[in-house]
This record gives sequence, C-alpha cells and structure tokens, in this order.
Amino acid sequence: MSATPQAVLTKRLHAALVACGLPPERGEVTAAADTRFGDYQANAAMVLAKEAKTNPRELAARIAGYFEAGDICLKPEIAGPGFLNFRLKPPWVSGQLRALADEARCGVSATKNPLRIIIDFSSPNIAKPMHVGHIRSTILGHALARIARFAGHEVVTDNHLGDWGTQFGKVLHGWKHLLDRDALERNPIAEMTRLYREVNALEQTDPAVHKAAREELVKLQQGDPENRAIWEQLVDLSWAEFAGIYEKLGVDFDERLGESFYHPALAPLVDQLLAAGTAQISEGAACIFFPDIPALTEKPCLIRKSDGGFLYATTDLATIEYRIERWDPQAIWYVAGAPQQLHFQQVFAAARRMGVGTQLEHVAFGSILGEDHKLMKTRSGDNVPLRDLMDEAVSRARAMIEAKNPELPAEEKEHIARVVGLGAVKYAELSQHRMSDYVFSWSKMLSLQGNTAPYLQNAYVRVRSIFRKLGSELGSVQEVVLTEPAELALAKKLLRFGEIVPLVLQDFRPNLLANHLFETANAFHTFYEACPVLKSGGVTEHSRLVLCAATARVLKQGLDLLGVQVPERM
RNA sequence: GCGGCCAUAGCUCAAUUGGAUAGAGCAUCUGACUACGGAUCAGAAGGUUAGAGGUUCGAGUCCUCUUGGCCGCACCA
Repeated sequence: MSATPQAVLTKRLHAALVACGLPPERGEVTAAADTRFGDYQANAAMVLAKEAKTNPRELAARIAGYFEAGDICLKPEIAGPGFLNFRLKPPWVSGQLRALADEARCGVSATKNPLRIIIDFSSPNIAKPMHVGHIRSTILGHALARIARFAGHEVVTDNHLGDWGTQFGKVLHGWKHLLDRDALERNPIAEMTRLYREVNALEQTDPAVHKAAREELVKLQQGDPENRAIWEQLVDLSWAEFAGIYEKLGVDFDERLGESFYHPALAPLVDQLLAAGTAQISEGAACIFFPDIPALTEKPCLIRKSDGGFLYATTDLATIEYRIERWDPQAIWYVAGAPQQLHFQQVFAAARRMGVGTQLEHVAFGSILGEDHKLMKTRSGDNVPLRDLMDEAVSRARAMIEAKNPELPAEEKEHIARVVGLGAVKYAELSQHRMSDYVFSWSKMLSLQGNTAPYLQNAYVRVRSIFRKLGSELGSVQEVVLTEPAELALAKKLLRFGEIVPLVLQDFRPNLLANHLFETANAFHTFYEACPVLKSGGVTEHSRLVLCAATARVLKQGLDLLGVQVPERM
C-alpha cells in the first residue's frame, strides 16, 4: 500500500517536531491553498509558537532544519508569518504514480479504526409514491455507505420503511369501500394514494368516516386477519414499485426492517421506561423530560400518546435497542432532512438516558427547490414522483446522445442514456454541500461543461478513447518519468485521491470527493491539450499512458463511490 | 415568542474545519479547430463574504448583536 504524499510528509514532519522537542500531534500537513506556494503546507510552527510564545518564523526555521526532505521534496520554504511549504520532486511524484498504477485501491488506505456502522436511509412510506423528498436521502445514504465500506468500515444499510402508521386506517377504509380493482392493476401506488386522499377528504366532513378509519387501524394493530392481509398486499405492491426504482438507481439494502417490525416492542419498551423512572406520565402521555439539556427543557420526547398510541420517537428508540442488540454497532447514521433535527435531538437524548453509548449521528440535508426557488412541486402542487423524474433524466440524456452520436448501436445508446441521465441526477445532489437547499435544474446537471456527471464521464470516455486507438490496454508498468507541468499537476491530483476519500467521512461530505474528481478531470483535460500521448514515443509515451490509465481508474473508482457509473463511449 | 439551519461574483455553488492575494462553473468578452473525441483548452472581466462590533499573529469560518430568508416547536411520520 503506497502512502499519500500527505501521509509521507506528515510522518516526516512529526519526526522533525520530535527532534525539536515539540509535541508531534499538532504537525498537520495539508494541501497548499495555492499551488504558487508549493504542493503541501504545514501551519505547525504558528500554532506551536503561539503556545510557546516564541517567534513563529524562527520556530519554522528550526523545524525545517530537522526536516528530512530526502528525495521526496525540496527543503521546506518558510513563508509569511511561519508557513512551511513543501514542493514535491518530480522523480518522486513519478515513482508514486507508478506505484499507484499497480494499486487496486487507487491509493486509499483502509482505516486504522474500522467501525461497525448502521446507515439508515431512504425510508419511503408504504402506500405512497416515492418522490423527490426521498431522493436526497437515498442518494446521499447510498454514497456514504459505499465510501464507508471502501474506507474499511463494516456497514449495514437499513431501509426503515414507513409501513405502520395512521395512514393505514384511511387506506384500509378506502380499500374496503372505494377500491377500483382495474386502477389498482394498472398503477397500484396511484390507486392507494387516491384511496388515502379520498378518505382523508371524507373525514373532514363526515365524523363517521373518521371513526371508521380509526377502527380499521385499531383492528390492524390488534392483528385482525382481514386487515392484516390487506396490509400485506399494500406492503408488497409498494415494495415492488420501490424495488424497481432502487434497481434502476443501483441502490440496495442489507435490511428493510420497517416500522411494523418494531411494533411488538413498543408497549414493553414504554412500560419499562416508566417503571425505571426514565419516562413520566404528563397530561396523560408518556414522556421523557430533559431538565438538564437547555435546548430540550421545554421539549420532552413523547413516547406514548394519551390515547395509548405510540409515536415516531417510540419506534426509533425501539429500533436503536434492536440494532444494538443485533449488531452492537459503534455508530448509527440517520440520513434524513434538516427539518427533523429536533426529533433526532430528542431521540438521541432519550437514547442516552436509556444508557445507549453508541455514536448517533443525524446526517441532515437541505431541501430540493424548483427553478422558482420554492420547494420542488409539480404544476398541480404535488410532490414530484421519483419515477417520473428518473424517466425524464433518462429521456433527456437519450436525446443528447442521439444528437451527438447517432451512429451508436441502439442498445448501447439506451445503456448510456441510463448511466448518464441517472448519474447526472445523483451527481448533482452529491456535488453540492448537503446542508444547502439545492436548486434542481435539468440543463445544469446534464451540461457537458462544469461540475457535472456528464463532464466527468466524458473525461473518462476520452481516456478510454486513447486506449481504443492504441489498440491495447496499458500492460505492465515500466519506468515513469514526468517532467511537463501538466503531467505533474495531473499526477499530484491523482495521488491526492487517497487523501480526499477519508475526509468525506469526517463530516459526511461527498461534495469534497465530487470537487476533487472535477479537479482531476480538469487537470486531465489540460494535460490532454498540452501533451500528446500516442506517438510521443519511448519513456514519455509510456509515462503518459500510465497517467491516462491512472486517471481512468481514479475517475471510475471515485464516481463508483458516489454511485455513478461510467460508459466506455457516449 | 423560543430554537435550528442559512446569507459568498449577475446566476448556481466551493473554500481540506482558524491560514497566505476568497476559488470554480454558467452567462459575458478575447484567442486556439487539416483535433489522441473542440462534448475541449488558454486568457480577460466580475467580491467591503448581508451589516456592525469582538476574540488573535491571522476570521467567509469562532463569539455577541442587527437585518433578511427557510424550517421546526406535546400527543403525524
């Protein structure tokens, strides 16, 4: 396993700090903010000088004196108030690139601290269509799962389906009185949604309907065989629809334990919490209070309604107990929208009150906005069904390919349309900071210019085109000599891949990886213009082919971590 | 009212968690096409980081306040 430049420099900086009698843990090396200053930089002298109340530039000079640059980089330069700047030597970069070419993990070392992590994401509701509201959780959760796994963590993905709730009383009532079998046959989700809406509307004016729907729900929860059988059909029909969407998106789950799975555990859990004094009855409801947490003093976590029903939080707590019992994870990540922050704060606080030590993280994200900058809706004001959105992505990509490359075989065009269209949707989400509200724009995400999936896919395609022209793959790797600025800039970008991937998990930010891939593609295009590959001859040609092969592998691997595929042609 | 999240180029967004002269892409302007895919590249222009204080060698980033926006806030999930 070859170490990244950052890791190599950090190790040497630590040695230099120890030699100076300084604590090594502050000796962080980061990529230089500006390549004019070098390739990497360290702020250690300024940080340590502050603590020791000495002159930072003098301290930097002492550290630099002990730094063993060897054949890796030039002697560190001291700049500004006390920055240490490192410039990598071209022969060393060449050697590292050669090593990267033989390295299956593209320079990403496995974490030294592997965790067992449960990732809870997607979680659509049964008997309702999956819509844009679910897409961010699905795509972000899936990408984080892939990245965490690649980084060496043990990951369990769980789709916590909304398959148990008050909506079923309404749907059951509708099923028994208003069901249109033909419509159900044609489009099950649409028919289920219609039933829900009609009953909901009737309830507003007719208290008898409200009462009837409630009774259906109670019967279901008490295990009435007829209602149970209908409910199972609802689940199966919905899941068939979801599974089709997940299959197209290339998303899968290790588990799909919905809310219903935990239903039997809810009553005992609440009783136990009441008996232990963790929860109290207040205004008829069972609650957990947090007098010691300022933000939650007035916001107790309700776990049983005064009518005896259970809540979202109850299920979540039972789910935590189950997951700990079954997997004993070190962390559980919930990929859910920012509006649910209070809920997770309450649930996490309640879990801690129950003695849960597992790290619990709400991976929050912003909303998807339409081009009018309001929450994305259809013209009639409904949520946009995910299936329609995906179909449109594919058909727009298909039109693009048809215009650019009409001579490709029909089957390949269809494949490319899927890879490009769905890749564009995913990448558009992931290339954005997760907390920002994100404006959905077909023309931007499908553009071949800028930070988009098609641009990156195209960069990959161009590399592959070189090997097609060459008539063979790279073959065995020989000596690599890089001298041109464009070659070295690209090589350094490629070597940084191993530094970026772990960074993504530090704060759940796939956009850092997306940005880095974009920079890599840019560096490749610059290289491509400046440095002819084929027919350059000898060591130069071989070195450039090694660069090309490494570029293709890093782009493919990086996009794969984001859940985006690459075509060979487009 | 209380709380959370935000506010960066005309537009859409970054900024490796406190580092150097705040970066990209669209759009605009100027160049490069007998090209390994121009689906590209090179360059120009564009900023008081909403505003005001504070912390320190150093702030888009941390603290306080103000303005403006989105979202939550006891029996939906």
